[in-house]
Amino acid sequence: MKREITTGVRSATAAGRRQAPLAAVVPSFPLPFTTVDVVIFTVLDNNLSVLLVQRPDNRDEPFPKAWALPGGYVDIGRDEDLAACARRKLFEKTAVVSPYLEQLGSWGSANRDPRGWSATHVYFALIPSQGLALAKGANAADVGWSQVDQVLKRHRLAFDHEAILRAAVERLRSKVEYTSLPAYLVEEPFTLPQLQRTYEVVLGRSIDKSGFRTRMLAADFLDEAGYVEGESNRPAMGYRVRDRAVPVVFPRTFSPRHQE
Amino acid sequence: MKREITTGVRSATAAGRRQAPLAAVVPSFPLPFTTVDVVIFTVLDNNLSVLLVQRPDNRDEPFPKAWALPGGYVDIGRDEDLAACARRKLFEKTAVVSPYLEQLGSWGSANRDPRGWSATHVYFALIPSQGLALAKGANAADVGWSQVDQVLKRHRLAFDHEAILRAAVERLRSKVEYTSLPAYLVEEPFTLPQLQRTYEVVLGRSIDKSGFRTRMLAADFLDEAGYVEGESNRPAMGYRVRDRAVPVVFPRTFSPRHQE
DNA sequence: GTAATAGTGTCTCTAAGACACTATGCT
DNA sequence: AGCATAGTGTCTTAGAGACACTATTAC
Repeated sequence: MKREITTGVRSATAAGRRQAPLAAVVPSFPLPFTTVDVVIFTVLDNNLSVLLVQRPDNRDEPFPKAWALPGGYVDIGRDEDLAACARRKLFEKTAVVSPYLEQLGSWGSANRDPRGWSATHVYFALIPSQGLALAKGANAADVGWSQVDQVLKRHRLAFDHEAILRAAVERLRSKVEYTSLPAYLVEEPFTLPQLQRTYEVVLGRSIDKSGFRTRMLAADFLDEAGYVEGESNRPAMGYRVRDRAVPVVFPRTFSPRHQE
Repeated sequence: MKREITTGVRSATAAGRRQAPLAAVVPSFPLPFTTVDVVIFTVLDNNLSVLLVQRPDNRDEPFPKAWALPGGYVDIGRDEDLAACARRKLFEKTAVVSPYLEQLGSWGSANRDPRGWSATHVYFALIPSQGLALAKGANAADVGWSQVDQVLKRHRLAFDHEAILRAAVERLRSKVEYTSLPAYLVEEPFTLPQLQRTYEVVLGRSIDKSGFRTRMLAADFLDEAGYVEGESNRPAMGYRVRDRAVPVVFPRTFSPRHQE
């Protein structure tokens, strides 16, 4: 988490395409801090879980020992853009390379960080839990998965990270109602019952089996990948998503009867 | 657009609630620039339109004379948070106080601004066109409404504002399929035919009258406000939205048959 | 009366919800 | 055989789409 001091001048490469390039500008007014935070979700033991890191036990740092979302300052020397910065922070914690990554929004205000006016750009990532080994970086003890429900009930997260986590969960749940996002939370090949359990874990309620299967198969985004044994007595068909780049959008939400 | 030089120290007020307040920090590494841009939509003469400002004709400024979205640097002395900054910029251009304002996302990279690494937080606003007088500030000639379709076809906007505008239009169109957002684009009281025309203008296609009326009235978010005459031969019932704070979400999109 | 727009009624279709049913493999 | 889980079929319902119909005003 410690940020190295970079001494380079602002780079203005490849800019100003239709005019003479302008020199990088040294600002004459104070700038906000710019950070990127990542809300990394997975499903662990049938619980929606989020990756948290513990802040250093150092009185000079804000929120010492408190748990926080992984993130940190944008490094204008290393990060080409915001998404690259988010991918870097994700990889540093999980060694996962190409997950589902979506921009959630930004939070910026005078007092969210005691060190001064700061704005954070927040991304959320979905990764399957199997085969996941947290990066054994400097401080593995400071990183861990927590159940989202527990975190929102008990812990007090650093900064405004509780509000950010709530927004991320809300966005995830609402999109899960009409997209195939949970397919990014299970290892391939997965069976339809496994996928359905993932939906149910994220949504926190059960879904009718018949309707679920009809919807998934009618959307025509899954390829059969042979029977998978061992999950239960009867083997089930395994599936892979045809195009992992784009999640599928269904024409309706689940359970429109209960929602306004 | 000229930014005054502010000399104040970073404020750390009301921060560090559960610990001794930390002093504001002077950064030891270069920071990106932080800006806020606003995509302001209205419907003008049955065309979805966006407010653009012309950049100064000054060789020292990037993209001189090019059209751009209204926006600028966050002023950490004046702007309490990002949304307040967006509201300020909206008011400076349109004198509109409390429109529909939603965060669209953020764009940040090393080369989107030739002056250096910058990140912009983008909001989009919906305002009714009637009774709208552009703020007669310093430079009224530099501000104006443009049809979105024309802008995306002909103009070359400054910075990455064309990509931002495309994202804003995409977000608006997709939300209009299943929300009451167009109600923010017409002056109250409005008739259902007026509202339907607004939907059709934003979506760029016609909608069946019967289904439209059924959906709007079944959602139970409109209050009758007496008959409105003069719009056509036959007077039509005028409506006001019951709660302007929250748009209505419909259970399905329009025309699910044609979309994937 | 006609023209123009406001507003309604009817029929069909899609896809979800509920739930009973069959199928397959383990012990 | 009995159990657990995989997978199917059938009936109902909500709400959209298409489109024909009636209603009210100006001229």
